[in-house]
Amino acid sequence: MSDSRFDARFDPGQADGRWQRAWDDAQTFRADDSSTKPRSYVLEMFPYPSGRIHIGHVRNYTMGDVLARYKRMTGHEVLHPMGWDAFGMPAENAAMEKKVHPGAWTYQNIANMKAQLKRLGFALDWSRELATCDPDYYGHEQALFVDLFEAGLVYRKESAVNWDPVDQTVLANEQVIDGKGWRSGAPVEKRKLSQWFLKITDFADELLEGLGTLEEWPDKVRLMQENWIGKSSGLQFSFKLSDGGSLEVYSTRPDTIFGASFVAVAPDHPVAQAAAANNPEAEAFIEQCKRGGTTAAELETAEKLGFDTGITATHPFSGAELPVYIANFVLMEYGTGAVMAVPGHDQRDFEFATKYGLPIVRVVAANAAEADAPLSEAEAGDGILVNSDFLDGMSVEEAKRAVIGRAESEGWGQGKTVWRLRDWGVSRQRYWGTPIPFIHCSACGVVPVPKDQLPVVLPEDVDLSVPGNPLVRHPTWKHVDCPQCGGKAERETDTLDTFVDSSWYFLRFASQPADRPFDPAEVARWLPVNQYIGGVEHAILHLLYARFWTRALARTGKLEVREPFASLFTQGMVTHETYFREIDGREVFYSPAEIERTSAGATLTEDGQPVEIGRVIKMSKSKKNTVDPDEIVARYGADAVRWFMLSDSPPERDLPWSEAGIEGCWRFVQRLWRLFGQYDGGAQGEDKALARKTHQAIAAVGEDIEALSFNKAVARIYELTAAAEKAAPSADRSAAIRTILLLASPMMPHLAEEGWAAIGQQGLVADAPWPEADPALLVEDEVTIAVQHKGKLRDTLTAPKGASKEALEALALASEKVQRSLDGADIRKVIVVPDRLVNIVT
RNA sequence: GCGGGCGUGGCGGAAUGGUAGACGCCGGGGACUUAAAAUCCCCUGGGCUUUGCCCGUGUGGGUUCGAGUCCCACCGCCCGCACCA
Repeated sequence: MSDSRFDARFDPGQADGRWQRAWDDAQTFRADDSSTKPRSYVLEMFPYPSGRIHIGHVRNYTMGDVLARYKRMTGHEVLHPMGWDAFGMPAENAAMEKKVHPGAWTYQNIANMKAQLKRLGFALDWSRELATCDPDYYGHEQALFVDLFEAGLVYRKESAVNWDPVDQTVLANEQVIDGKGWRSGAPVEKRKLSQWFLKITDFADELLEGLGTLEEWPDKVRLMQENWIGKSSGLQFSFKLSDGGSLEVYSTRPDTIFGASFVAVAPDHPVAQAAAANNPEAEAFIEQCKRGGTTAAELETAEKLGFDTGITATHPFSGAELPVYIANFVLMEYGTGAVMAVPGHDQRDFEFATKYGLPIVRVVAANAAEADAPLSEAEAGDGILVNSDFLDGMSVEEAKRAVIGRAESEGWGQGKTVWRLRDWGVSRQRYWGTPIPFIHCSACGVVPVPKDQLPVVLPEDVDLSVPGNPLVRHPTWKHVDCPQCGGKAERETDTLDTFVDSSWYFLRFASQPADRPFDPAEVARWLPVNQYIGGVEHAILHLLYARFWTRALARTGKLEVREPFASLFTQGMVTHETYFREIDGREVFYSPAEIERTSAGATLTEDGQPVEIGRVIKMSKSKKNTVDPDEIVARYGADAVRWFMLSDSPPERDLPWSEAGIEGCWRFVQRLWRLFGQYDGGAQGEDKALARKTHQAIAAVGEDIEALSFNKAVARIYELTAAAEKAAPSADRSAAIRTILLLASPMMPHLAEEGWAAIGQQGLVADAPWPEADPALLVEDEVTIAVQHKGKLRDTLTAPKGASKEALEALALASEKVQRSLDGADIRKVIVVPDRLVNIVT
């Protein structure tokens, strides 16, 4: 049966745009706040408007889109919004390089990227679009920040920044390369500035406890957050110093106290500062530490260095005098900024002790006989205490309790819980961010901008060709009258970390009143987000800050929701082969567009000569292994690209882009189109086997989409397609074809709409209900049983489903192949797993 | 360095502790065609003495009737480390 409408190939060039307009015109994907249907909030992490969407965005948004469309088809009112994380450094860099205003650059990028997203046919509610750089958005953020200030969750303190002494500007960590400023090349210094902080540590316990309720988050992300929050219990105690002072240290291993051979303090610890005051060498050492990197990774990979202050600390039990060192690996931010160092059982201390010839004593061993076994590295494991006076023979846990008990009863220390989590520094000395809505008055101090004077809008007339924050240099902007006393005062010129912007955008999507950040009742109807999707790189910071911000608002009574994201999914990256040649000892990379790729190798189109095929890595501009979503959509249509994003690789893993892969997807689009052409609404007759496969596919694809296992759903659709193609015409075959169209529609919506209309169905397939699986057709009546002997497969048998163990055993023993394998051996045992296998043990 | 993850054919991957390699890509063979494209059919982990047998899920051990799956150790790669977003 052929149909003239299907004579031509499916042409995405004209079909894609037509259906995108049809959805727009019908407002198909607009979320109805007053709907009585069950709600589903599907959200992907919003993009930074860099100018072009990246293939990684396409993957991320395709996953969310399939889920959103599926949820609509299964009867949900779906909120699936999109917006722009629009503040940040790239806009300032562009302003410097291209002499464009950050705002103009950003809005142009948004326009470009929005058009790109539209061409992919995403089922988004664009009526809720927002950009964080819009005063309409950041003005509300300023109000929330003032609320948190009034709730006592905002404060100011001194904190170090990377200072470029040549450009006279603060640098982000990524702008510091090998300890030097990226533009000036000057050695970066640490400089202390008074900055704004949010009290995330007030919520450490809550954020940790809350992880337990996030059952639909990946375990790995929960574990990473747990480790980041880093709750530890230990002993804080005081050493008496030889100079008459005392020194508070914190240790999570008080059981190892008899193994302490020195004490180490951070370079910015008061004891170190005091040593520097009367010792030029100590001062020089501290200066050297300041020149090192600021990041934890740099500090911990750097060679362990120390400076002996000459001061000693008295061991609380043995009375031994331990040298006090200034050490570059001790962090002022954690605990008390000073540690008792136990080289035998801490690797950093071990390296340090080895370098400076300090004693390394074993105080934990597997058993008493091992007490004096030499240590070639620190042993952090469990065991019993040795060489430890009254602790000898105790377990690590018993010893911890014993030491804390003695310290508390003798009054020189106490058990203490310490968190690794530090308060969130939100000050940025930059222009393109949310102005912190405060005013500095010499009479009244730091005063919030009154709510009726918000938003504090960024000035437009700024000069970004000079390094440094233009808000500081601006002739008029910062000069204001104090809202309290009316006297002359100055605006705060720091702007907020962009992580603040992304800590509540999901609330604003759910509710957008003009006069307030959101309406709590409306938010409560949509939140928590049912499915949040984004990259693992956000596993800690963004997700923890968003959880904190939500809880902080809840504490101030602004919100009922405590955990914003009920279910989280972290998708993998899109990768691609790299192509390069070594020229003068340097690797020169070529983009895929410049390459002819065959199964044998790759050549450069320009000169026909071979190039080397490098590793498959994350797409990046510097390696030129990117592909442009627009180009591939223009070549293959949105549906083939979407299908490729979902096929093959499981969504949490990396997806290698390949030309052959997208070609295969294109062919499948056309194959489905031909199959739709075989649809005959009037076909008669049964095909029980195909009907069974159809209903099994309905059940499986639904489950796979719910589990976000798109690659498996895709495989199921391939299977059913192959079965339907082979089947003879029948009513069941037509039902199978119609079902395939529906099952594929969230993934290939344009093809599905075109096919839906062509087979004479009413309305949009986007509005059609998801097919229901008939439970009676899901079960097979025959199963294949594997028969093993000596742990190896010997035969497979067909048996009725639910056959008894005895029947299966008899069937297995009757097999000729099995008898040959047994070769008359005595049967010791037969294991039968019903409907699965028989294992004969001889 | 610390924390987290991943590792299965030529490639992407599938597999409630129970038939390893579903499904797709690449490749090979064939059909159709004047020819090509498109399409369709068959084959496709390795080896061997090929009615069948042996090997095989990063490496080395272990638990089990049975391990890709669980445990221990190691190797490699990837992500995060608080001012990139």
